[in-house]
Amino acid sequence: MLKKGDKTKQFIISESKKLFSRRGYTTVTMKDICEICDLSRGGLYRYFGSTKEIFLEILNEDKEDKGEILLEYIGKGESAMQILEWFFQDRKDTLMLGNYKGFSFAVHEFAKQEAEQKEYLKERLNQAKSGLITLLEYGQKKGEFRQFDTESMALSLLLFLDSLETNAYILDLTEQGVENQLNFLLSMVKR
Amino acid sequence: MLKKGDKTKQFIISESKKLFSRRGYTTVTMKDICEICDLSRGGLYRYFGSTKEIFLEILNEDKEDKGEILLEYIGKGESAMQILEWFFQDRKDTLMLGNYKGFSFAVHEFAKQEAEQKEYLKERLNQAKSGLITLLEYGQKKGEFRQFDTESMALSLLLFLDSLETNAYILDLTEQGVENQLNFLLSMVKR
Amino acid sequence: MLKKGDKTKQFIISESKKLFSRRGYTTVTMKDICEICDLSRGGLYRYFGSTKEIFLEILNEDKEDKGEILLEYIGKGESAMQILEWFFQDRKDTLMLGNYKGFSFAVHEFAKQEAEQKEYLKERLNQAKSGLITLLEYGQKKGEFRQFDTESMALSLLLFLDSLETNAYILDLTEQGVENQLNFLLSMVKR
Amino acid sequence: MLKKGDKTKQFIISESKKLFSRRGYTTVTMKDICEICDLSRGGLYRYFGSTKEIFLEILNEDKEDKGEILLEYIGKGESAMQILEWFFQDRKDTLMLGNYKGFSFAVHEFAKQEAEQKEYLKERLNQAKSGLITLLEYGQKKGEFRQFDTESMALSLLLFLDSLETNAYILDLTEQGVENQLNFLLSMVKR
DNA sequence: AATGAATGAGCCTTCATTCAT
DNA sequence: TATGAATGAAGGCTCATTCAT
Repeated sequence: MLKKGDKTKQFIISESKKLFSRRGYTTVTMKDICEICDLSRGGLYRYFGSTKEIFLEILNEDKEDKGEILLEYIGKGESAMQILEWFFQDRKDTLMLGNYKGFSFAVHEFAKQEAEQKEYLKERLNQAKSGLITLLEYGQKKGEFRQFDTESMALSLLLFLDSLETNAYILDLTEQGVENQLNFLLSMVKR
Repeated sequence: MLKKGDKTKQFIISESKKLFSRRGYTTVTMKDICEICDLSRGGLYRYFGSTKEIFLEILNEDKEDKGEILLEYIGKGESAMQILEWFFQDRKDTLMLGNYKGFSFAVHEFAKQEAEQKEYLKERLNQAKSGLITLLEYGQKKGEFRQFDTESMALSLLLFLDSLETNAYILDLTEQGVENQLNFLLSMVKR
Repeated sequence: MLKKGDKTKQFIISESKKLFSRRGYTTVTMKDICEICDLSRGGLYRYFGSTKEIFLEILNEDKEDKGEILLEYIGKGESAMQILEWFFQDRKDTLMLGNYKGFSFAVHEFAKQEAEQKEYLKERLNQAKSGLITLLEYGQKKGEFRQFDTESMALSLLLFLDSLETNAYILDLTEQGVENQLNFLLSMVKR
Repeated sequence: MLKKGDKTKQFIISESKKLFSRRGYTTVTMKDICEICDLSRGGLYRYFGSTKEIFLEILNEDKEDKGEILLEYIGKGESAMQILEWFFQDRKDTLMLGNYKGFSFAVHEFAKQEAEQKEYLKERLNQAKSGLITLLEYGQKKGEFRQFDTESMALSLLLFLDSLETNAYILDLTEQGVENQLNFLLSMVKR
């Protein structure tokens, strides 16, 4: 069972994530977080000493590996196209809709401010990349995907998804607009 | 001839652009700009009242239309592939190398903070998109490019380029790495 | 019981009122108030965001209606002359002596700077005027006062008192000097 | 003939007086004066080193003795009532109407800030007072005025006039309203 | 005479952070 | 655990003032 303190901590984390998503990393202050959590200064500082600490905690909780699920699907011999679609859909759902839309952008800001964290983020991206490469190779072997350099394609797709998340804000992309772009990407991959 | 004041103003603009490129938009303060320009508070405020004002001025000076040059090349009947390569190269040179590497990211931050500026940036992106569409159609007509939906491809390419700029920081992309990605993209387009 | 914070707030108000009385409204800075209250910047700003806010608070606390007391005395059938003397004495005591001497002048400065507050001050003066008119009519009915236009006389008396407060500073009026002037005024009213 | 410089100086003085009248003494800055005079910083500083200097200059030019004119009228044996009316009228015209309405208030502010100037202003008031006393005695001797203590009455009248000037702002006094008050005062004096 | 560029002092304001309760 | 009072550092902004031209 969660103790009182743990519950408060979880609450801080989830409210903060929403706020970072809405406002980005750099402009959020401890005071802002006090306010959205309806906590006093001292109350918040009992749990976290800075926005950076909170942000790191959010990243940590976020780590759960999408890669493994990919492998699982592949193991089951499912259609590569199906899996890729699912992969896209998942990112779309998690990051472009609802409360956490924009969080990905906050991560970029964070990486820019906190040089020490770059490696960590690079690692995350590399994990995503190798998962995706595995999938692309699988698709090529099954004859579902065209022939292309899987490493380059994997990076391209990831960068593109990232950009979509970042630019969704500026472009006022509708869900349909996003869908169109994703389908276009799929068509690039499909044989 | 530029008067003394105009020279100072230009100097502020160019130094600030470097700083924004290095640090992003939100964390740069007027004090920072005073320091890199070696100007007193009052000296700086004589020209600009806020970092926002400076940033807007930078965006303004940046407006020169790459689109027109594209059209010019097309008019001359040059190879579509050549032009596309030039277009990529140009963005790479301007934004990923040297002092202004990272400026594109600052623009995203800016757009997030200043809702009123979103439209302006959207417009910029749309201009770039329509230029690119023209080029892609031209290439398809000449048989140099594969058949694809030009609008989707144009947006994809732009988003991808944008992401490359943004992520170059995290990925420690070498010039070679960037080159590879660009070539991969070209290969997607080329028949 | 007053909480800690409330006590501080009251302290700020009373120290500020003294300062405004001594220095006028416009030249007092938040920094000055920090100093006389022996508070840090942040400590002061916790309670008030500007000298204007503090001044308004002072005016608010000041509102207590002298008019009602006047009516009460009249109800008791006391001598009109006595009441008028008391009225004069009270203004003299409150505003010309001690720590708050000069506050009335600050109020004029305030009204000049803050156009929106003019109505409020006008209202205050009008309340004082109607109270005084009631008293003057009462005195005339009782045959204690000479016949004159009560409205004009009321305004004249108030303006005169106001001026006394304002000019006390320049004139170095002694208490005796003030007394003389007040007695002279009373003699204008008395039959 | 006025030289160029003298003309500029006169211009600064008259524009500043208008500004002080509108805004009071303390909040007017050298910058404000530059602006209304359409002069550069250096241009203004050639003539005056501070707002205080300018204000003093204005007071100096203002000194011309109304007292002497009073005596002159008395010498001619004119009606005391007539002269008193003229005296009131003159103050009303100079100070309550047009561009210099409010200047009297600025003088009070000035006196409060600049302790050394208090004596000067006291002297001015005393001059006005003794002129008025002479007039009141003259009126009493001629049987036009009632018997009262001339010194007290003189001070009362001056304070009252002063207050009228200061409060005109708050009270939104119409010219008619002012007239009424002045007539009331005259009725206090007249036999 | 006059301009306007530049400096630096001084006040404003907001937070991160601490701490007694 | 949590509150909220208080501090002080940091950055914003405005002017008085100087000075080369």
